[in-house]
Formats: sequence, C-alpha cells, structure tokens
Amino acid sequence: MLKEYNHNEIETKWSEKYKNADIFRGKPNQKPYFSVVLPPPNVTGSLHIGHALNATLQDIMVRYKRMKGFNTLWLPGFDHAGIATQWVIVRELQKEGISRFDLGRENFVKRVWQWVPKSRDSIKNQLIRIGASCDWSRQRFTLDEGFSRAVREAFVKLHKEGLIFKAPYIVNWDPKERTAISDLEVEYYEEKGKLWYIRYPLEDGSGYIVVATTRPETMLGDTAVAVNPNDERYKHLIGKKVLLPLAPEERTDINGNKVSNLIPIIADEYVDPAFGTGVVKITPAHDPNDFEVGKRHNLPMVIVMDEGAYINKNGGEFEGLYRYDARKKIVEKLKELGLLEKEEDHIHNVGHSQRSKEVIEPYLSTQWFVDTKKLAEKAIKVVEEGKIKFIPEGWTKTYLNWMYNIREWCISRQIWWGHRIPVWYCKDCSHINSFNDEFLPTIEEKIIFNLYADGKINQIFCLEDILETLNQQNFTHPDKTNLQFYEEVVFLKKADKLKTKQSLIELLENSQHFKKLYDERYQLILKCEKCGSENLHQEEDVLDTWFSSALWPFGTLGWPEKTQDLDTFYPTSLLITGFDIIFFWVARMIMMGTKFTDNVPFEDVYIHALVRDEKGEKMSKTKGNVIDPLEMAEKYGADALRFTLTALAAQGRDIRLSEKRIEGYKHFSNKIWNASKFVLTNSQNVDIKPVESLNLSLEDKWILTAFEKTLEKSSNDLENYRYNDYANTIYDFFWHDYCDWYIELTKERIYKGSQEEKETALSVLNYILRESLKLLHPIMPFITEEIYQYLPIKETEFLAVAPYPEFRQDFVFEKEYRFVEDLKEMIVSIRTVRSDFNIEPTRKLNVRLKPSSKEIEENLKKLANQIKLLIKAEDLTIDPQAAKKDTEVVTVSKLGESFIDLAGILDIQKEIQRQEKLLQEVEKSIKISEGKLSNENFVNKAPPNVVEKEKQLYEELKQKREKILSILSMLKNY
RNA sequence: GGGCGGUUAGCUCAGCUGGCCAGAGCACCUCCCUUACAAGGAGGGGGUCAGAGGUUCGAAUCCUCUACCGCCCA
Repeated sequence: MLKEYNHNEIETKWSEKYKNADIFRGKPNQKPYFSVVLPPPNVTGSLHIGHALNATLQDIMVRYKRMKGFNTLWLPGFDHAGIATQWVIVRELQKEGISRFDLGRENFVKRVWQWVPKSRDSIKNQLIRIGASCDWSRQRFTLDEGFSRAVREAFVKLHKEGLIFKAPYIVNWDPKERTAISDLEVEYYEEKGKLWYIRYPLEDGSGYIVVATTRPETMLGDTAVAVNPNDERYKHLIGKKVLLPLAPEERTDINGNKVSNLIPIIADEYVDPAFGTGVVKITPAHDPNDFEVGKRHNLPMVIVMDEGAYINKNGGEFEGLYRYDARKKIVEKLKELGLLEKEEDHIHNVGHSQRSKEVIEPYLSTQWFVDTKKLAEKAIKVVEEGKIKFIPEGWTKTYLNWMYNIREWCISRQIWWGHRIPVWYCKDCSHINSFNDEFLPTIEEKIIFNLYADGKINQIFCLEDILETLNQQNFTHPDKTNLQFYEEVVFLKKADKLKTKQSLIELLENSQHFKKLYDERYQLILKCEKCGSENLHQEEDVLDTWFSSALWPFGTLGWPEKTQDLDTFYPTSLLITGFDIIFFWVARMIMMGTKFTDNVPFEDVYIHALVRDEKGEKMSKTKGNVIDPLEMAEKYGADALRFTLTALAAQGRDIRLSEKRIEGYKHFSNKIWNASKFVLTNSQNVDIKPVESLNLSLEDKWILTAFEKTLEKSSNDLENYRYNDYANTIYDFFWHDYCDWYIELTKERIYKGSQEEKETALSVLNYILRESLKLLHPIMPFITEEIYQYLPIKETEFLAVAPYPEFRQDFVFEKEYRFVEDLKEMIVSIRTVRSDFNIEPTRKLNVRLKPSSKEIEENLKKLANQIKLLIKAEDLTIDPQAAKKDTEVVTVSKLGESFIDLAGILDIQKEIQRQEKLLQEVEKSIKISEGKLSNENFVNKAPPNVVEKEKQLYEELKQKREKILSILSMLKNY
C-alpha cells in the first residue's frame, strides 16, 4: 500500500481504467434495469461546476443501483446547441476578418463540424476525470446521423398530423443574429426609458388625441389607435379617424395591400385607461399585444423594419435608419411639428435575447410552430397521475402551471447550424411537402436519403462520393465507419448493397427514386406529393435545438427503430437536471415522449439547485467568482469535490460553495486513507475470517450494529434523493464510530491480544472497512476503488460492481450497542476530568469504576484493558463496593460512577464548583422533565412511548442528582 | 401584478409526517508531534431557531400576519 495519500495519482489512474471499462456497459435484455440519460452538455464550453454537481448526483445514483445489481445504463452525449455554437464560430471568423456570409452556408457548417470535437472531447474527458461512470460506447450527439433521422421522423409525423404548422406570427426577433427565438429564450430586465406623449391629429381637424408610447419609432407601422370601450373620455371618438404623423401616405402591408395613413380609432378591452393617456397606438406587426388587437379588429399589418431592425420603405423619410436612430429622429421631428406633448422618464421591462443579449424586436414573420396545446394534454396527465414524479415535489406545480398556460412554440431559426427543416416547397404548385425516409423501400436507399437530407438532396453525386462518405470514420464513434454507424446504431440492419461499387450501381440503377444523369452521376429524386413536380426547394431554416433535445431519452436509445436498447432501458428511470431548464427541456421531453413512445420518457425527475459562490452570488466569468471543478479536482481530489457537492445538495436550496469546504472534505479522504492503512498494515500475515465464524466481542457487536444502522439510514436517504443526509450519515459513521472509537478499541487486542483475539478484531475491522467502502463508493469512487484493491477479502475485481450491502438483522445487537454507547459516555466523562484539571496526556492516573449493576460490572471487566487505554489509566479497578476517597474526583454516568485519583493535584474548591455546575445542569433538566410528567395532559395525550421515554429519563436524572449531591456533601466535609 | 422559496451558532448549512433541554462542518479557545492520520487526537465555549399572534399537553417544525432577501412568470 502507498505511504501517503496522493489523490492525483490515484484518480488519474482510475479515470483511465474506468474510461473504457466493460462494467459500465448496459446489457441488453436484462431486468431489472436502471437507466439515466446525461443531460447533453453544449458543445460550446467546458465543464463548469453546475455540470459537476449534475454529474455527481447522477453518478451516485447510477453507481448505487449498479452495485445493487440493476442492469444499469448511464447514456452520455452532447448537444449541438444551435445559436450558441454558431455564435462561437461567427466570433472566431470575425477575428479572421470574415463573415459567415463570405464563407457560405456549406463551408460555414463544415467549419463548425471541425470545431465541435474539441469542446466535446474535452468535456468528455472532464466528466471521466470527475468519475462519471457513463457507458461511452453508447455516446450520442444531437446532430449525429441517427439523431438527425429521429428529428426528421418526429417533425414529419407532427407536420402530417397538423401539430406543426407554418404561419405568420409575431415572434421574438433577434436583429443581431437575424433569427426568431422562442418565448423562453427571451430574458426581461428593467431599463430606464421614456414615455412619449404624441399628438395624433383627428381627421376632421377638430383637434387631436394623445397617445403614450415607449417606442415612437414603431408609429410608422401604426394601423389604428385604441381606447378602452368604457372610457368616457373617448367614447365619442370611437370610429373616427386620425392622421398618422410622419408616416408616408401609402404604406404596404404584409399582403401587399396599400395602407393609408388615415387610421381608425377603435375600442378594445385590452387598453388600460390608467396607462398614459388611456389611448394607445396599435402596431400589429411590432408588438405582441397589438398583434392580437390587430387580429381581433382585422387591421392591416405593416412591417416597418427589416431583419436587422433598420427602417424599411414603409418608414418613408426614415428608411435606412437603425431603430434607435429612427427613434431619435422621430422624436426630434415630432417636436419640430409641435406634436410632442411631453416626455416622461419611464422604467419598463425590455426583452433581450438570452444568447446575444440584443434587445428583442417583436416582429411579424412567417415561422414554424408546434401546436403545444395538444401535446400538453398527455404531458399534463402523466404528471397529474404521478407517472412522472418531480423531486422536490414543489416543482410539480411549476411544471403544471406552465403547461396549463402553454403557448405555441416557435421552432424555426434563421441560422445555419442545426437540423435543417425537412420540408420541401413545390415551386410549381406551392405545396408544402415534409419528407422522412419512409417512402424509400430499402435500407440502402434510406441511408442515402439521410446522408443528403440536410440541405443536399439536389446534389448530384457519384458513386465515389457515397462510398467515401460511408467509409469515413464516424464522427461520434470513431471506431466505426459511417456505414457501420448506420448499420449498428441507426437501423440495426445490414446494408450490404452499400459495401461495393458494383452492388451500389445495381441499387441505384434499379431504384425508381434515383435518376441517372450521366456516367455514374446520380441524383435522389423527391417528388411533390400533390402535383408530382420535381421542382422542389428545401426550407432554409433550421430547428430550435430544443426540438431535438426533446427527443433525447428515446432518440439516444435508437428510436424510431424498435431497438433492443429501447426495449431494455425505456422509459428511463431518472432524469437529473437544473430547475432552469424545466420548461426548455423537461417539459418538452415529456410532450415528445408521451407523443411518440406512448410512454413517459423518465419516471423520476430530480431537480437540483444552482451552485452559487460563498456569498450566494451566481458564478460568472465576468464576476470572476467561478469555481472550476477541474481545478478543484486537481487541488483536493475529485472525490473531495464530489463529497462536498453531495453534502451540500440539500433539496430545495441553492448551494453556496466555498473552496474551504472542499478542502475540509479532502481531510476526510485522508482520514479514510489512513484508517485503511492502519487496518491493512496490521492485517498482514493475519488470517482474515468471515465475520459469521468469529467469536465476537462487545465492541465488535457494537460496530456491526452501528454499521447496520448506518446502512439502513443512508440507503433510505439515497432512495429518497436526500443526498446530503446520505453523505453525512456515512461520514459520521466512518469518522466518529469507526475511526474514533472502534479502531481505538481494537488496538488492545491487536497489540496485546491472543492470536484469536487479534484475528477477530482484524477480521471485523476488515469487514467493516470493506462494507464502508461500498457505502462511500458512489460518492467517492476513486479512493474507495483504490483501497478495495488491497483488501484481503474482495468479492469482485472492481469495487464499482461489488454487491452493495444488504441489511442484516443478524448483525444487529441492540444490547451490546447500548452498552458501548454508554461506555463512550463514561469514558468522555473521565476525559473531561483530565481536561478540566489540566492533566497532561502523558500522566497516567489511577481510576476505579463502580458499576451500577452486575451485568455492567461483567461487561466493564471484559473491556477493562481497552478502557484503560482510552482513558490513559495507570491502574484500573472495577469495584461495585467502591467508595470515594479524599484524593478522588467522581464522575457520574449511566454505567455508574468513576473515581479518578488526583492525589497531589486536587483542588477541592475547583471540584466543588465543577460538581455544582453539573448539578445545576441536571436540576434544570429535572425541572423540565418534571414539568412534563406532572402535566396530566401530557401523560394522557402524548404517545405512550414518548411518555415512557420521558419517565426513564426522569429516573436517570434523579439518580444522577443523588450521586452528585452525595459527592458534594463529601467534598464539603473535607 | 401573480406565484414559489428562504430567514436556525462568527461563517456555510442540516433538522423529513410537531416529542430537541436545537445539530454538523468550518472558524474559535485549552491541552497534546500518544507507533493509522498534526490534512491529526482529546476536551470546551457559542443560538430568545427573523418578528408578532394562533393551534396544541408540547412548535425551529403546523396556521395567520409583518419585515427583509432571492427566484420564476406576466
């Protein structure tokens, strides 16, 4: 065994060994199973402390279940993270002075593919470094061949059922990224702005009405002015028209119709009479509420900005100005014209893109939506019926409330990195076709379709192109070719005709779906479902990343194929994630899962908290308060980091993490190491026997019992996701029972006992050590695995698959347990005397024990030598007749009295004070106890066991008081 | 505006369905380099459980209100 604990050496060694270990592979068709999918980290970053927490909590459960004998699968993978990843590459290009448009779509996407593995593999290695026991042989990527196929499958099914539709709608537009984003990707924060009061002259010249707005630049797109129908001030104006200032006489709406600058005054309940003047301008194309109003009143919708938020032709003289410049100019102009009544400071919530931080422009555009209301029905039901459980429970409500009020989900994104929407528009009849590989009869044709479906269907290819692509190393699993990936992961079928050029030619020649253009050049033919035209053009937009993530739990297991993995591991058992993505991800997985698999995607959802810094602030790079998990693992060990995160992971509370805390748990690692070292060095050349065959002593029975209690409690804690309790329970047992007391108690037998006593002590020490390592293993895999290798009795090659302890009633010895617990109290009381009288630890004292019963006397005699050692006594006698001598100090405990000879150093006055203090404490307790017991209501109404306990306590306290009183009277008589 | 959560020792937090004269770790004080461990051992001090009311034999725990802090949604 190593001399000193070196966490880096051990942890890197085991990371390597674990990396490709067979023991972490899920096995097909074995029940019962336990499966978890890793929330796929984005391929943009590196592992942060939140990932570390997430991975630790999952790994604990996974390792626990694995040891419990479940067929366990933890399936890892990564998310392509559309906008975030595109953004990273765009910035990289910027540094080179080029834009993505310079590069073009295809080259840009190629460039992203080149970049992705860097980040992906580094996160993978980081996960391995902190001990995540994932099955890397099943690793997936949201944009790999199979997953992309699953995405197309899901899209097409939903589209054909009408659950996905395309429509003009007001969306959250990010003018910087020039894409729509979903409601969830908008963050609102308060900003100081102004409220401008603008005069809109009445058509008849009888005056004007004043509208209040925070966004004057959008007035160019006003198509009405609205008041509340019950607002007496304006009732008489309803139906009249106003002349929209600054706007050109003619504007063009989204249907190409001309719109006049004479706009009606309408009445709508939506208008709040108390806001501003009670009159609001209605800009249906640039405000979500106005959009609704516009629809209700059938107003024309005039877009006044382009995709970059520059004013367009409809803005007349303001054309070409950026929205904020236009705002300035418009306000100036209004002032000039005397149309600006006043301006006020105003604080309002402004939506920003979560990703680019740009101010969102509500923007009317035609986008793809999922009709989530229908999908929500089942997703609500499964949670209401308890088929999916949220832990902590409180999140159920959050989830349900959101689901009840769900809105359509905008899934199209005007970016390049992602799943291109599998829709082809017919240029002849305008029909919208959505295609997956269903229409192709053979596996080979399906594969070719999938190779090209992402925007390349029209490409003319030659045989070499296809063969080369198929024989290339697969992106996600470099040990396979793309063809093998298709065969083994995507379709689970052989695609023999793709193996040679000859068979490929045969396939293409015989297929009606391919057209031979000339000399070994082919093209896949898509035909419009409606008119049969081949003149199709694929949708340019890609899908929201979360659309693919929503398929994660079953897509990774092989859906839409009916795979063995799906059969074995679905529904997954548990999902662990942060509360911040309940809506983004959890909710959508439940919708898609219930839709496509007719089952829930997972049974338990454990929601963990956010990791904050020690002051409770969110960690962020800009604040510089991030705690890097890898750095912590280097410094204190991944085991210590994991233990810290676990011990702090109490339900329903954020985690405030400080480095100090991690350092503290490194000490625990060290303790485990040293205790093990003690046991193992002493075990050399000793015959370690099964516990059942031993002649157990009192303290052996005590530690066995304590272990069983720990096992029972900690397992219960873990099954209930009480991670912190689990960690603390084991910590407490190992350090304070095993190390502080048991090891100390065994030293007498190890150093001075008979051969049999020595063997017994060491056999129990070894047994408890091994079983403790098992309890610790899920939290601290490395150190426990390392120590396990040195144990004289191992059950398996790796601790990671050793059988988790089962509760054993035959190892519970309540009486002996009680006795040793009381003995600890007695020993502490004697040690306290030593400390109170400042007796140097080296000085040995004479001590006499007066047991309070015959049974105790016998037990004390059995352990006399051990006790002697623990209290550092020169001479220890056990005498039921003992009476206090003048030079002795007495302590009182449940087992009896202890007389400690302080000849020469005894200070009577001090001892009187000490005893009086003890007396006061006892009397205080007696009063409380008496109070309870004399209360008839307590005796009658409290549960009998509580009353009984109280009575017992009362008796013990009274005895103790008697003893102290007699000690005091003796002391005072000197 | 609607909803959720928090407030317990100097610090970070446990305390589950009420029985605790309130616990842990770190920090603090005293003594000790005793042959597993000074990354340690032994002993110790420290809290009117945010405040006010209520329910109960009994409240940190349940209910109501107040104050402060945080989060989510609109």
